Amino acid sequence: MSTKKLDEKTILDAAAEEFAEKGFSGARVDEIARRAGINKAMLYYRIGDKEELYRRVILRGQKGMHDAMLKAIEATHTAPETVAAMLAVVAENATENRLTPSIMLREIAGNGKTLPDEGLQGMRKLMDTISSMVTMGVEEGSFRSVDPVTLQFLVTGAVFTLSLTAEMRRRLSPEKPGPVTPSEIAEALGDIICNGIVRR
Amino acid sequence: MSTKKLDEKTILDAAAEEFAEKGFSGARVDEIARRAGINKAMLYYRIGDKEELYRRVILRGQKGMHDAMLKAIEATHTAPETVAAMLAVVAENATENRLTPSIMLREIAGNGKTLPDEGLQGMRKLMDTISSMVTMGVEEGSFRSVDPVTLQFLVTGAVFTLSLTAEMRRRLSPEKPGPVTPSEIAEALGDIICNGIVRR
DNA sequence: GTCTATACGCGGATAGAC
DNA sequence: GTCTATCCGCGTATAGAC
Repeated sequence: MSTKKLDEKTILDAAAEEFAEKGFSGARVDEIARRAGINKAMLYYRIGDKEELYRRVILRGQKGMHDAMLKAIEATHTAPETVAAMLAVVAENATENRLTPSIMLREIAGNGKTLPDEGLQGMRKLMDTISSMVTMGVEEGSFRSVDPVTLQFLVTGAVFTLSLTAEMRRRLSPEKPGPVTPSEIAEALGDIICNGIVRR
Repeated sequence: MSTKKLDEKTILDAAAEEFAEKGFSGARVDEIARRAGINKAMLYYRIGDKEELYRRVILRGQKGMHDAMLKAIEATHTAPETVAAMLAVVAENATENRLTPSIMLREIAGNGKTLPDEGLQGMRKLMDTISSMVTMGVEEGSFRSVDPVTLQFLVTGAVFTLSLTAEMRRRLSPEKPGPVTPSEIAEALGDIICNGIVRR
């Protein structure tokens, strides 16, 4: 077994950090090389240009999140359980690897203009998985007949923004930062999404 | 009355579009000048450099959204009415002027690193207004005692992502795009946020 | 006040030595 | 395979004519 794999992971990790922090056009190839501890020429030799770097990083991140979601969902039986599991795994994933939510928010902000085709597919796959869960819940009778698309954006929009702002919120208002850890985020959201805010 | 105001508005409108589409580092000053129908030197003469352009655009956008929110809230009496009004006005505003939600999502993605101080203040003000509405609802007894921060991200995360993806969704799946117009978005979200998804 | 022409640095990409 | 040195275009910013 060669060391190639390990090096590639190091490079992609460095690139992921830089892209997550600065976005595609803001990210600097020099800086990615520096973070990875190699020189720029080597980076081009191993992976390719900036676009290819971005593409690889996105695909890896999306696959990671999707796989984690599928695995978590497999272990559940009822739709509410599935919702909880999905919230938990997405929050977990978004917290430990900022890249995928960061990319998705940026691409949403920019109308998907800079997203490579495969990245768009990946986004659809994530969203379809969420949609299908809603549909299942409606069919099994545990959910009201809500619009899957609305719910899917409610879930991703909230989880992503809460996860990504956790540090910022802790810094800006230490007294009442709101949910910070993945489990706090998942629990707080799960409650509101399932039961709503209106007292009954 | 001079024509200065009109020209400045034209420039800021052009800049807002460009920043919304490409983000700060992706935006091109040349392109902003082209869109505004003036040459670059004139743009620097009238407004200033790229950062100043960005700052002005952000402040104007945040003020517009905040003013609209306050105005809509004034006309309401109960907390649920206020939630509905706020969803409506934010969705309306986010649809006709992509910049503010776009900026906020990008800054969330990048941990607020490129946001000028006044822009951060503006974000807090928007969020505080939402928070106070929740607190009011809890105190008046119409809402369950939910966490204001969670709700505030649930609202903004969902409204922003739904508004910004409206066109994308219509393009990608014309059969079931989900809520597209501001009123569709506000209504769909209002229902889920108030009542939850669990059948009872 | 308005515009053309240009300076200048930054950053992506690669040639070529080893 | 690895690294240094360098190219070159692009984009911000401004000098200077009118």
